[in-house]
Amino acid sequence: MAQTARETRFEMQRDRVLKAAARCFNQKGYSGTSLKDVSRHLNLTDAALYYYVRNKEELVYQCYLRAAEVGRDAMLRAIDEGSTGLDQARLYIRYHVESMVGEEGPIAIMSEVPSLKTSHRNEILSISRKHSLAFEDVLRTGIEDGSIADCDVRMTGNAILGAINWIPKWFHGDATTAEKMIREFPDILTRGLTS
Amino acid sequence: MAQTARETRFEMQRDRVLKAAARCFNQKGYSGTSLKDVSRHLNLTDAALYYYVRNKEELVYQCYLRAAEVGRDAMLRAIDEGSTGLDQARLYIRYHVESMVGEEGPIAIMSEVPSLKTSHRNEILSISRKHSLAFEDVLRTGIEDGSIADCDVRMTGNAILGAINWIPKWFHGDATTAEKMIREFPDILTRGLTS
DNA sequence: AATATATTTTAATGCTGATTAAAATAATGC
DNA sequence: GCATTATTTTAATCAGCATTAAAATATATT
Repeated sequence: MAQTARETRFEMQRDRVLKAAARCFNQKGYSGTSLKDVSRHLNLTDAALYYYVRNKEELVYQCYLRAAEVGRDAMLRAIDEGSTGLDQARLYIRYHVESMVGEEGPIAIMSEVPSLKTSHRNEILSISRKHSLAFEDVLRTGIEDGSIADCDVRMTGNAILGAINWIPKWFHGDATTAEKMIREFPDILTRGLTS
Repeated sequence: MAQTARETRFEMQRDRVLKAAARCFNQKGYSGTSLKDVSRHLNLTDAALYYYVRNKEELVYQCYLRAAEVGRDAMLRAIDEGSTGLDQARLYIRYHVESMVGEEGPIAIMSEVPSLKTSHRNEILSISRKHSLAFEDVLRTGIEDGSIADCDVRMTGNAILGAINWIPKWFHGDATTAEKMIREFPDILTRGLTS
C-alpha cells in the first residue's frame, strides 16, 4: 500500500513532467526546448527531470507514445461504439479532439520523429502508420456500408488526420474554443464524406 | 547586365539554399537541423551559408516568408479567378497545394515561429493571421452568395488550413501522389461546405 | 525521534553547433 | 594574362545545453 502510494505520487509527477514537456515541444520544437524550459514550468531544476526520465530523447519518446495512445484509444472506442463507418469516423474525431483539448492535454504533436533514436523512431512510426491505416479502414467500412461516398481513402484520411494533428498549433487552452471544437469538428470534417 | 547576371546567379543559389533549408526544417525542425545538415545537401560548407544569409534565424525567417508568400499568392489568384466563394475556396486549395508539392516546393511548415526573434515573429504572425482571415472571408463570401452552407468560419477555416499545412509531414516528393493530391484535395476539403 | 527512502539541488564536465575572421579559390571584366 | 570581385573553405572561438555525481533536503515508516 505504501508502495502503491509512492508509485502513484511518482507517476503523477511524471505525468506533469510529460504534459509540461508536450506544451514546450509543441511551442518550440524538440531541439528548441531546453530541459530548463520544461523544468521551469514545474518549479524544478533541469536536473530534477532525470529522476523521472532517463534523458531528453526518452522524454520526447514518452510524449509521442502518450500522443499515440490517445489517438489509438479514441480510434478503438469509436470503432467499438459506432454502428456505421461514418459513425465511427465521427466518433473518432470527437474523442480524439476531446482528448487533445481536454484534461489529458496538451498532447504532443509528433513533429520531430526523425530526432528519435532508431528503435524508438521505428516504434512510433509503426504505431502512427497503424493509426492511419485503421482510419482508412474505417473509411472503407463506411464506403461498403453505404454511409460514406466512394473516395480515395488514403488522401481523405491524410486530410482529416492532418486537420486534427494541426490543432495544437492554433489552440492554446481557451475553454470556450475547446467546447466549440468538440462540438463542431466531427461535423466539419465528415460532412463531406456522405454520399 | 553583368550586374544582373551576378545577381541572378546569387539569387538562384540563395533559392537553392532556402529550399534545402526548408526540406531539413520540415524533417527535423528548426533547432534540430544544423547548418551542416543544410549545407550538406548543397555540397557546401556550413560557413558558406553565411554568404547567403545573415544567420540561422534569418534562414528560417526567409523560409517562413517564402511559405507565407506562396500561400498569399494562391489566395490572391483564387479570389481573383473564382466566381463564387466556394469556387474561390476550391481554387485556393488547388493553387496552394500545387505550390507545395510542385517546383516551388518544398515549402517550410511554419512550425517554430516562437523561435524567431521578436520583430520577425511578429511579422510572420501578422501575415499568417491575415491569411487565415482572408480565407475566413472567402468562406463568408460563399455563405452570402449561397454557394457555401452556413458554418462557423473560424473552425472550418482552421480545419481546412490545418489539413493543408500538415501536407509536408507525410508527402515526400512522389510525383504520382503529388498529382493525385492536386486533383483530389480541393474536392475532399470543400465537399463538406456545400449546402 | 530516528532511520530509511524519495526527491531535488548544486556544481561540475564535455560536446555540439552557431558564428567569425582570414585565407584560399573561382569567376569575371578588361 | 591581370586585376577585381565573388564565392567558398579553414581554423578558431564561444555559448548553450544535456548529462552526471555528490550533496542536501524532504517525506515516510517505525
